Amino acid sequence: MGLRFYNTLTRQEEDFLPLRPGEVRLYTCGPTVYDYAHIGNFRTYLWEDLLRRHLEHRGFRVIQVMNLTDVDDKTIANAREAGLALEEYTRRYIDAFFEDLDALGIERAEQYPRATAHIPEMVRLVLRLREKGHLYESRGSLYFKIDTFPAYGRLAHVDPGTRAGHARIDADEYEKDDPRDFAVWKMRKDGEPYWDTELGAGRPGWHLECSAMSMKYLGETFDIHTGGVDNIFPHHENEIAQSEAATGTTFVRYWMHAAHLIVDGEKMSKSRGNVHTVRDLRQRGFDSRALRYLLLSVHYRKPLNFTFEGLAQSQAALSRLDDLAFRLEREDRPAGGHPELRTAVEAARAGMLEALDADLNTAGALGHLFDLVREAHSALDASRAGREDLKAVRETLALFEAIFGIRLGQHGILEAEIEALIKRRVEARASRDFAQADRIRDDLAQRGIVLEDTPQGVRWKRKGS
RNA sequence: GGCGGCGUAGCCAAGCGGUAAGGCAGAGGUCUGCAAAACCUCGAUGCAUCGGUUCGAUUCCGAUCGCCGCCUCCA
Repeated sequence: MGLRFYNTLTRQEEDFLPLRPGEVRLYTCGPTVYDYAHIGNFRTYLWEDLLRRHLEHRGFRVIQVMNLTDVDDKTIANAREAGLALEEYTRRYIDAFFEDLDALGIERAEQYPRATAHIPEMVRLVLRLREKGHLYESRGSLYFKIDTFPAYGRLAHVDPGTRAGHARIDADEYEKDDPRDFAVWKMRKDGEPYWDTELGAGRPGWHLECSAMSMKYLGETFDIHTGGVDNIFPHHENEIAQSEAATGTTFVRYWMHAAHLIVDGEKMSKSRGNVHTVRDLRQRGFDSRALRYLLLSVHYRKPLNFTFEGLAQSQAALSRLDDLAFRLEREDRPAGGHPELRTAVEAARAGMLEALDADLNTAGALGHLFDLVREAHSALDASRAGREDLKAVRETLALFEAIFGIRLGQHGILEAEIEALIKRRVEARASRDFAQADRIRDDLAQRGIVLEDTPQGVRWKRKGS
């Protein structure tokens, strides 16, 4: 069975078949660069990275685009408050964003278009819409008229016949014919950045950038568009309206959305003081691999409750994988293979991939992986493993590393001083001077180096946070 | 008010019609100079509650309770 994804549009899991065989065109809604992205944002980006990696592993060429929203109400307001030009201000957070992506081991997308660099494309899209009669002007701004697009509401399942709930009427909305109509072009305001265009002086509406940039890089119809659930309405609904009204064809074939992350059971918010950023957690000494593991280990469509206990549990789980990887690096066995271990490897491998094929069931995949961890240790302990088996187990761990984007095992170099201490301890043990050996072990433990004496010799690892 | 999601052992979390994966923590044991790691054994007659459908439901349907979210340019 092939890939299956849950499509928000149909509210069903569907077989995934890309438009062009062997190629997936993917648009992932990116950050608004007015502040550091928090771990909730990264839950979504990490899941998208997993999606990308799994598609790649399944042999697809992935063309991913992630936008950077560098002009909107918040970026403008914050830049002004900081006394910086918009571009100068957003540059800082764009740089920080990429640092965080690297820290979390997120693969780079093919394109990271910035909104401010695509004003002409957006203007062209607006002109098309105006030509087709989907827009009206009010006080210099241009609005999309919902009534002209009958399919409006299909994604979010809002009834086009009724008003969308009790949306509060703010000052802006007095200018609209219908409160659900949305701005595609906002007239210039004093003190705000603007562009002189055929549409007049002003700036683009938020939804516009994603339509214009996704279609520019991926075509008028592309395969997958992702984001957080909060984007379903109105952002993605409006994108569909704008794009399809302009092109007359299907905009996106599969819509996928990640559920939110909460912290200690509560919504993350500045006022609650429970907003965590990647840099904060790293500064506090947490392994970013453990964070990645935690955020990936819960199915993306389920709410994830972030706690420090959960982070510690992820760190512990990861240690277990590290330990096996470490053991496999060190051990060798006679050539050959044993059917039981080979069967376990195959079961784990197939189980992992099947789970991931089924709408990216990461928790299910991890279950299969840990089954193998136990089988592999057992086989090694009982000498029921040959060189070929070890290779097969290593390959399965490598599969995990590639798709989950987490490197396993002990990597790093010890300082000469620590290396010397380990050597002295080995000698002390050889001469049965256990008091000295324990002293050295305790000393190293203080420095975060844990020693284990194994039949294959001493092994060390850095203590996890 | 409208729309949506979630509720499985102490904690995290799969499964979603055929009799409850996996991880963490904990207990006992094997191994070890002692540890650590690893391995073995132990945990829900039970999947929020109450009804219904079914030969059979954690899985489907209905109601109720609790939590989270969107409807405000929040991933």
